[in-house]
Amino acid sequence: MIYLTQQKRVLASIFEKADRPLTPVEICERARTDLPSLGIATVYRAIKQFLEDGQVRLVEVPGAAPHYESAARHHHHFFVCQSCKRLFDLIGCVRGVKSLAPQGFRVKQHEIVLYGECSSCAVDSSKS
Amino acid sequence: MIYLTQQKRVLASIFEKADRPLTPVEICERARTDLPSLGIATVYRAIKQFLEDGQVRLVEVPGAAPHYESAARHHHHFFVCQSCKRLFDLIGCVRGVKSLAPQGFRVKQHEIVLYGECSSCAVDSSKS
DNA sequence: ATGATATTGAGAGTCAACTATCAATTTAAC
DNA sequence: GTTAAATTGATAGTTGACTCTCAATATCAT
Repeated sequence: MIYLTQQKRVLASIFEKADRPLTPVEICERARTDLPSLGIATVYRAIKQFLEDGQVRLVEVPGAAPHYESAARHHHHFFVCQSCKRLFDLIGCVRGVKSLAPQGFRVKQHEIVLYGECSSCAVDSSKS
Repeated sequence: MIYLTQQKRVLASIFEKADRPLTPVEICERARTDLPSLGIATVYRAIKQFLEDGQVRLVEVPGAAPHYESAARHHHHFFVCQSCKRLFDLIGCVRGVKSLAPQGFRVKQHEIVLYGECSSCAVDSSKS
């Protein structure tokens, strides 16, 4: 039997409200607004359950820690800000990616990641 | 003063000869053909120096351990075999990737990764 | 409300990738 | 060849991301 607890309710709402993929630590920080004593282990446990349910997905990009996002968000790729390390969504996708694979290779998924500075970090660095 | 040692010479030649990005452990194994007592710490130390020199670059792809390759190899992307975990080069690139970034974002690099089965694993899995 | 059981928070433990330490060895300027 | 300084190999330690343990607490069927 799986209990629906206060912490899972709060954590689920963090995922629903998030506008970008978050790390477990970011999720924990946000949830502590409502549940100040929330432990990181509980965040990981909830993420594990949400992943199994299929309501959350793992976002792994090179050069960044693992992030998680609501599975309700549609297929997209990411922008990694090399300055603040946050992830942002890219809108759209490019065609012809799968045709890059050599003969005989079976392509099942693909990932596109852009690296650089997000708009707010780009403004900050042009100031200094 | 930086000494040019036997181990650095051997490690540099591994990178030159490699036909794909390698993990530190793979590099160490290959180098032990010439230097059986080579320690993994020395491999990491050499990689660090080579990275600083700019003669080697880090290849980070989600779902695979960090790999390293000669910087002399030209810009390319990767195929990760989900079965044998090896990395393979993709030939060519797709255009229009940078235009996926939102307004105000500064794109400095990009990465494209395909996931699936390499030709030899695809053959093996169709047999069984 | 009660009680069986799932969950929680805190902290210890794990794991992989790497880094520091240090005595022994190698390098290279002389 | 000597010798000061860099490097090496072995191994212990660190780091980040996560998992386990366990006593205290919350949940929910009754």
